[in-house]
Amino acid sequence: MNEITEAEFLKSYDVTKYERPSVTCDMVIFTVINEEEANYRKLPKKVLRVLLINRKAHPYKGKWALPGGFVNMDESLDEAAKRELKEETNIENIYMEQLYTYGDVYRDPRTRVISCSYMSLIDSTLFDVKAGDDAKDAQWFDVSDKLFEQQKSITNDGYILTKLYKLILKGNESELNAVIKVTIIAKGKNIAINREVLESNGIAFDHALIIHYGLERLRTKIEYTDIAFSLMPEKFTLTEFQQVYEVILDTELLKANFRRKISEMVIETNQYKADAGHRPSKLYRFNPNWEEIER
Amino acid sequence: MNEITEAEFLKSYDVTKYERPSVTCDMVIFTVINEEEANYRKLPKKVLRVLLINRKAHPYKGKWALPGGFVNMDESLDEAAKRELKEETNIENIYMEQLYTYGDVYRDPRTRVISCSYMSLIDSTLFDVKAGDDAKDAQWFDVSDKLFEQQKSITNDGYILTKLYKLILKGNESELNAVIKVTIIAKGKNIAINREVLESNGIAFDHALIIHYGLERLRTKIEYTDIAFSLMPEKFTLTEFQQVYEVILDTELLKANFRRKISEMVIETNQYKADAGHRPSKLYRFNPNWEEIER
DNA sequence: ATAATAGTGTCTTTCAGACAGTATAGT
DNA sequence: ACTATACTGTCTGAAAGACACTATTAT
Repeated sequence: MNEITEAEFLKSYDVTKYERPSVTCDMVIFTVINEEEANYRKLPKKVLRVLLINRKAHPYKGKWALPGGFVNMDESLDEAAKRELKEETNIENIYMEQLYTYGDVYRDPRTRVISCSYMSLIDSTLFDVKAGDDAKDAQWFDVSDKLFEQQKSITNDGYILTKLYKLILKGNESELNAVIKVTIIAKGKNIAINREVLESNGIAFDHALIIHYGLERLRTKIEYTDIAFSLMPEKFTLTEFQQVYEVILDTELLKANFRRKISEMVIETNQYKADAGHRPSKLYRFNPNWEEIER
Repeated sequence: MNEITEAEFLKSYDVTKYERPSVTCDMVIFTVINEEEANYRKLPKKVLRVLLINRKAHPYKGKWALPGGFVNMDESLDEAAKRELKEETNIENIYMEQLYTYGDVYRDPRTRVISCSYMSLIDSTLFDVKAGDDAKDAQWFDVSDKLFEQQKSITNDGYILTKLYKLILKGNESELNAVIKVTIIAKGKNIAINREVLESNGIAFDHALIIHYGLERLRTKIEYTDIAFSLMPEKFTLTEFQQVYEVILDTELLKANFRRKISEMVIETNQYKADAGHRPSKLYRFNPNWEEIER
């Protein structure tokens, strides 16, 4: 047998032999921002927002999509995600993590497109969130995503659990929404999760699914990691920090318990936030010495 | 915020203009199997195994790689993963989940290859695990992956946490190993995780990294989900079930506490496992009515 | 004074960890 | 009788949840 060396093999390798899909990176960029508050004494409420781009061309012309684009041949997936983030927000060196890769055959009507999604968290004070507000193609949308129906049926060899979520995205002039169905099918040994968009109003592609998944990831990770700091400015009050948790988890937390839980993650400064019409609160900063639990 | 011009948009929509990467699916297939035990009275020990394929062609000829292959244009990523699993093990309808997508530019010497990895769990009694044992190209390897060095240094605006893991894969005649470096860099607001293979003996591509990540995912998910059942036969004793947890988590668990923890997940049968040289133990089966915690 | 938030103390409940004890087959 | 595993009861301490209480500013 005439063996060839690895070097020879690589030299003769024909890359054009197989048809290949396109690969894109889509970014779920979250921020938390203060809402306007009329009463000078009351603290402003916080809202979770996601950045969307209005599509200027077909397909889904006029619909809103996640920022993203094709992965170049000379950049890694992470680099492509970083580049997209920089292009859309002009921000670098920010928290970013890969979420999930979407690979359904017909998820893009143009051609076969596989999309690797990333989540990014940014502190809204870092740049003017209102910049892309009107008549522009980039806009921040208030995010709310709620479970509104849940059903579990026991089959003879397992169960079927169905969850319906309503995703609502509120922009300046438009309100987008989608219904997402999550099905968990346990059949004998086979446990499978399926996520699909049942209804999508104003949201391009399967991006409602990606936003939903990003929020799910954010909600679970905020409980046991320090990623929430990526949404905070350098110095912040503990109430502000708690509000960020509350808006993401969509619950009210008890102050004393919250403070006990995150006490090791923060360091007290000697500065205060005053002029608020009530007792000033101490400013804190991130404690880099905080130990994550070995998992 | 930097706006994207319409020209840029249109440019990116012309997909045929761009060179495209290849996309593969790589499967981390785990099983747990009994080791031989000489003493008729003692229970056999359990070991965690992963399926690897000996490469018959360049690149990495003769090295061991995860089963996998190119994604066809007419199949989704999930379908490709299912097909690969069926081709390698002849098993269908088994637990499978997407892990992570690897997209470094030079991770494959042939051409640009982006790999979407999946983890699959199978019950070893479902088929003859020893089938691919010798002189064949598919083989099961005992898995062990241990943290052997950990270092945390505080910088002026964050910290750097370095963890070194040793992955050891024991096959019939060969022992493969790799050193994996996980670096967590917190710099101001930017928290980034980097995983890289420092050393790889006998393992092709970056597959040591994928196995390591799969094991990490398995370890965290076994704690709060019911995926462990995918590794069990229809009926099993609670000690067998505990052994599966112990071999995956690489710790010893206290019997009374383990039973308390998983008590709601199982249903007692009226059968016993006897002839073991000691008191027979009751057989249990999976409780499909077990509620996962809403997260 | 009042409205509104800042911040602390402590009781209770829940859950994980540790350990001791009893039970029962097979040779 | 002995070995090895099967199975249960309960003490302890840590963490999560609930709630009451005091403190302090701007108007």
